[in-house]
Amino acid sequence: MHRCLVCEIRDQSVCRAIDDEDLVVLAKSSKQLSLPPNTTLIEEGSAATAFFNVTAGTVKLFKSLPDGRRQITGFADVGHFLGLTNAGTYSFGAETVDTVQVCRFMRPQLETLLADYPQFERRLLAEVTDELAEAQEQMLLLGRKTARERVASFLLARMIHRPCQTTGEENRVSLPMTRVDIADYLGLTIETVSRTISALRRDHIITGTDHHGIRVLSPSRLRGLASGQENA
Amino acid sequence: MHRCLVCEIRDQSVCRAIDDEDLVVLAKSSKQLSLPPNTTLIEEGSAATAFFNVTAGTVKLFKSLPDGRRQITGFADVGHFLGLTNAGTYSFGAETVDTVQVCRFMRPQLETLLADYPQFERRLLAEVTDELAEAQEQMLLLGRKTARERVASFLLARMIHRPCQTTGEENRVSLPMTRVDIADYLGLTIETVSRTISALRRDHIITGTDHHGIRVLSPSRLRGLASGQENA
DNA sequence: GCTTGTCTTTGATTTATATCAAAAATCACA
DNA sequence: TGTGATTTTTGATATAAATCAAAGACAAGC
Repeated sequence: MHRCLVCEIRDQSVCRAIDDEDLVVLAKSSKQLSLPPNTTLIEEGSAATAFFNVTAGTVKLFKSLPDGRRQITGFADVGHFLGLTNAGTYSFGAETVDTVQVCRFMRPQLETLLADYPQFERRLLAEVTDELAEAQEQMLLLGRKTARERVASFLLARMIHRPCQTTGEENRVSLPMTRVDIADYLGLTIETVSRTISALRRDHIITGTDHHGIRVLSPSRLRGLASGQENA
Repeated sequence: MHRCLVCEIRDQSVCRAIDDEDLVVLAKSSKQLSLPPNTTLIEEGSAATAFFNVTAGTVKLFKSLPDGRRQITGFADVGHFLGLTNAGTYSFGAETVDTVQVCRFMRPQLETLLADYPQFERRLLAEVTDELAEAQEQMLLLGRKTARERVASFLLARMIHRPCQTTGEENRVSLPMTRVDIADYLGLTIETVSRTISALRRDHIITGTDHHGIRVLSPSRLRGLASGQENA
């Protein structure tokens, strides 16, 4: 009995491309790791030797400038595959946000899998295509949206992508990352993020005082804001 | 004698995945089109039925907000493949910048090609991976760079990617797009782009008065600026 | 070769967000 | 449970880039 066979998130990841009878190959190709918060998974510019499949928690992906300015390009959560690159080195860094579980594939094993299972490659293409569409959406946000629109877009995206109904509360949005991370993701400063969240609370669009979670009171107004419709 | 066999840019595009003897299949799967400047290739949100391979000229890809704000997410030139999406509709628009030649694939033909030629899919994965890396670099630009750094990055990227040494002039950069397009690509206004280019000229980092081309005098200073090293 | 419209540049002013500063809340750990 | 460190919030001020405005340069068509 190997772990891929009992993996609960298999159908949320590229691993669903592999049939049950071949799962043992997958299990042997990868190694499961559990990582504490703020662990470096990928060092920007280092040799691209490993690939990761996130099975629990959230990973932040980012690029930096020499003087320390940083742009988080995405948050990778359950099911996300990380590390693909055409160059021999990673063009981005990756760090855990909270406690994270990943399956790590080393390059030779991954290449064997890709060669042996065309459906695996097909799934990877679909995943990268999806990530590209998300990146384009984020470019629109970074280049053309106001601070209020950016924060609204962020909260909305998390509400839609991450239905954390486990608490029973309706429209609850969990924010495991710090304000610094949110600011670096939205191209703002922490002060602006904080002020904007406070303003949305004041306007009764969201509620909740917990720093790492809010509740959306008016999804429709949030949606309006996120798409730049108004200032309401 | 079909056109793919004599195609001069085949090895710059995904088509290099297809062997010479199978090229006739490729030629039959696609249709060559010649398009004047400012032609809409892809309407944002329309059904994704066609895919394009650019064989000459430059295409701009963009996303818009309801009130008309626009973000150009990339310029696709020779060899670029356009139109992939997981949803049934395009999440972005595409318009020609100058006179453009494309080979158009309709969805069923493309799917047949993908199924029959795994190397074709492999090439596509590499191309999308590359585009994602570029998108991440652009997110860093949009979220964290100053106007001066953005313009420097843009000019530098075009100098490196598009060596237009045909004119004989060293380090010549061609800018077929308008200031509006450059501004919408860099997340700035046309006035800021214009002022910044003038400032770089004043600082003897670039030269040339032609609106659609400049010459880089100091690639090293431009590189420094683009990576945020200084203000020189 | 002139005229008309478009694109680009330059200038003056405004503004959204950054920066600087400090208080309040939360967290970690003894 | 208390204490110091960290994170978040709020406030005052500064600033880079946007906006508003107009002049110059260029391109296309007659």
